[in-house]
Amino acid sequence: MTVGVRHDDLRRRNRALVLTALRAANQRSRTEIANLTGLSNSTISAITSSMIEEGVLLELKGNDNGLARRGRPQVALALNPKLASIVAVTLTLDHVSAVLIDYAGEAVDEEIDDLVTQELDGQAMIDAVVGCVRRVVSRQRDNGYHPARIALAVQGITSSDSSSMLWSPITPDENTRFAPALAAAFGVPATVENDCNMITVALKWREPARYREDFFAVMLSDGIGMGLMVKGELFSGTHSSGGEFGHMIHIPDGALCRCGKNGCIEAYAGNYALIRNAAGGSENDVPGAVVSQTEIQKLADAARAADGPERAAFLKAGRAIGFGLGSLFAVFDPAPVAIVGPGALAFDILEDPIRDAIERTAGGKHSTAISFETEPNEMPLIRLGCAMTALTKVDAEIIVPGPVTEQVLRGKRVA
Amino acid sequence: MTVGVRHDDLRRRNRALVLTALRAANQRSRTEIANLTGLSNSTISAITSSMIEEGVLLELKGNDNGLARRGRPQVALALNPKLASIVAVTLTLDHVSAVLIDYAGEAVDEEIDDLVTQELDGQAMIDAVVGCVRRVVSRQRDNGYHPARIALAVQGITSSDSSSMLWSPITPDENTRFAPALAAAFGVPATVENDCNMITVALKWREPARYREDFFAVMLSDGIGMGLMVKGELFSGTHSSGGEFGHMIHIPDGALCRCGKNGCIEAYAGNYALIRNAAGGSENDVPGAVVSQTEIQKLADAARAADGPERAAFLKAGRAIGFGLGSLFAVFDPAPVAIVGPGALAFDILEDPIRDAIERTAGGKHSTAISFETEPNEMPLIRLGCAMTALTKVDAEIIVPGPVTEQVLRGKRVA
DNA sequence: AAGCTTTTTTTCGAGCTTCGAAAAAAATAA
DNA sequence: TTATTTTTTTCGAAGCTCGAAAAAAAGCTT
Repeated sequence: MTVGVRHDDLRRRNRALVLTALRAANQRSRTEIANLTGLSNSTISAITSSMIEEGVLLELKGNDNGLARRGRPQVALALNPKLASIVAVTLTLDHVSAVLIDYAGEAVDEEIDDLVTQELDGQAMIDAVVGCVRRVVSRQRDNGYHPARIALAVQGITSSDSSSMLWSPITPDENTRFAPALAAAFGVPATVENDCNMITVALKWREPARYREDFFAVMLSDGIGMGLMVKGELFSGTHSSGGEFGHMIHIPDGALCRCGKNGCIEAYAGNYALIRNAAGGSENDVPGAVVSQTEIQKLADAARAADGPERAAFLKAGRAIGFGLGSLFAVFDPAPVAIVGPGALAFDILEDPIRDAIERTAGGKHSTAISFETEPNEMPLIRLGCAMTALTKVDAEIIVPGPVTEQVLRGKRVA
Repeated sequence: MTVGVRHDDLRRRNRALVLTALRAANQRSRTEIANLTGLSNSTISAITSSMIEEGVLLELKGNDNGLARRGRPQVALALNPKLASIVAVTLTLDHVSAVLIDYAGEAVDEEIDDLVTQELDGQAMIDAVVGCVRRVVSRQRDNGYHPARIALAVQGITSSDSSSMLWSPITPDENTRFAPALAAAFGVPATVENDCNMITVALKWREPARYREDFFAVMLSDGIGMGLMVKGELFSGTHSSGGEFGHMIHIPDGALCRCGKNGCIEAYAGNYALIRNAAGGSENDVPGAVVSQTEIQKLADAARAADGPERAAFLKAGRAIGFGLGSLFAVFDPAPVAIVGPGALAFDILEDPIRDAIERTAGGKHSTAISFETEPNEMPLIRLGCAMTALTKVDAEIIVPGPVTEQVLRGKRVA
């Protein structure tokens, strides 16, 4: 049963509101915050003054925003970038990158390493990630940055406790427990997140007008991923990262999928499926290795140029995605869809078959109203999502009233 | 942005906790409530004494529970059944029933009417429902019951604002706006709810141990319905009642469905599909009228007796349901499933093909751990769900501190 | 340049709420 | 009848938000 609301919870919640208001736009006056939160000016004054004293917020004085109005000018408040920092790590095929980000959300420094993910076992992969993080952290230690958290985004299925990468197409190893390793190496909490989920979180921060309460992000790449925002919250599975759209069944007992089952959407729309179908292979050919994006671009160009096997492959892919979305819409109701990742570059060939398929499903009522927006470059979104996920977790510790302890800022010591 | 927490919200929330604790089990002492909610004894004492004064709660004195223990005996508190009442209405094929239920959740009186739903237009159906409610309400008026709310459960798709039945298999009419009509006739708020959603709500109240945070209820009847409980909350669509599991696509461009599209799960597993397949008809034969349950029982008996077209029809149905659940599990992660409705009587024939199909999907990992429980009689569940939905809405108005007004008890006057 | 106007921010007292400790109440056990 | 045990109420302390009033900090006016 939900626990009772005590008296200090009240202050904590209202502190959280103030922080959220400033996360969404880092410069706001007390009056703006009062209007946004619905709290009184006196309350905001009390909360912000203690947060300034704690070093969480800064007053940005002499910040003439050009508009010279009558009356006492508003003083902009901002998150204190020096309060804390986090590291957002992204592990993709053959690359790992670690970005050090300050409390205000600005990137401070970045380290990018190359590696051959397909050939590394779990421990080697962990070592590579830890090394990458260590380099950027060491470089900035003398500048006063001591990360309070680490968030790692990976392509693949992650555990619901955010500790482990259960499976990923970029490596043969399974159940790689990145989070405990990172936590041990740096003495701060670490989480492993699914890349599509991070993209979904990022879209809401970046375009709150378009991506608000309910929307889906479909990632078209080697595999087909998805992130779902439902009623303003990231929808994640109860055991795993969930949202395995690519493994909904398109054709029962159909084409062989990378996951070992048959007929998954991915087995028609993933990169390997496009290659397989364009080459005229059997649907049961074992999926090939991860292919380069240029190869897919060549395929798309061929599909655009003439009505050959390449175009047929893209039609099959669009059809699989469309029927999948139609099924999804039956359960969730239609919502805006963001098409993210390299596959978005071929969306011109995919859109018609997708819309045609959706229209053949009951979930596709008002299908013309369903909007698609494409965003080929997924990396900045993954990073933003990772950063905001980690920063809001730092926020959650900071809203507890009282002086901000070293424990919070450098993360609770983790065994 | 979420609005700030004010001071009186605090009391309201804690009053809500007390009410919820009593709804789950109608007799609890102050000490039990304090332990359950995590609030202090003094707070519970303050809250309950004002609620007793307002007439919301009753002290059940002289309630020796047999156990004679040392110390001051606990005094059981209970919801005051006379405080308010609601009407739970259920509209199904050829029947409408209205149950008057007191504030403690006990049924007081019931009215059941026969009608021929297939031949009635929207207005006639509204009249029949209003008439049924009017009879039970009139009968109990002199006993002091003045319902504060009406909740109507219907088979079919309802609007997300709970005002209208958008589509139902029991009548050709569309978009029947029951809620405004009931509200106008009785001067109290009324809602229209989807039957599967009510079953899902009911399961959580009736078996909280088994059906807690995440589970699905699949209703096997003329059509295939579903209710989803996700993270402890009823999952409903953003536009409609959502959860249209029966209209997820099983076979793209496959068998003709009642909804006019092709290949829906329902077009293989609904009663009409069983009849169509057992009779050896074409998959594109126009779905027949709603069939009686005895006819389906005959089909099931034939399927059990010999390996003929009847058994093949059930295999196809199970296969469709299984692949559908597998797709659902890919997105939501596996969860317990309750099989509700008359189709549960044939679950012995369905279970094997369902499990076989799930195992062929990526969503079916750990498929042996997925539990199915059957419950052929859906009516009591629909009613319980309806009653609890309406009563918790009454609760929501009662938790506002202050004297309980006539407005709340007899419902806010609705235009 | 001094006073006036306008707008933002802080201060202050009132009114709630929850909590812990102590007291009161209501039973059984000795 | 008295002691013990358990539940419930009472009471004072502390914390929070709010509205009103005061203070602060600018531009506008004469």
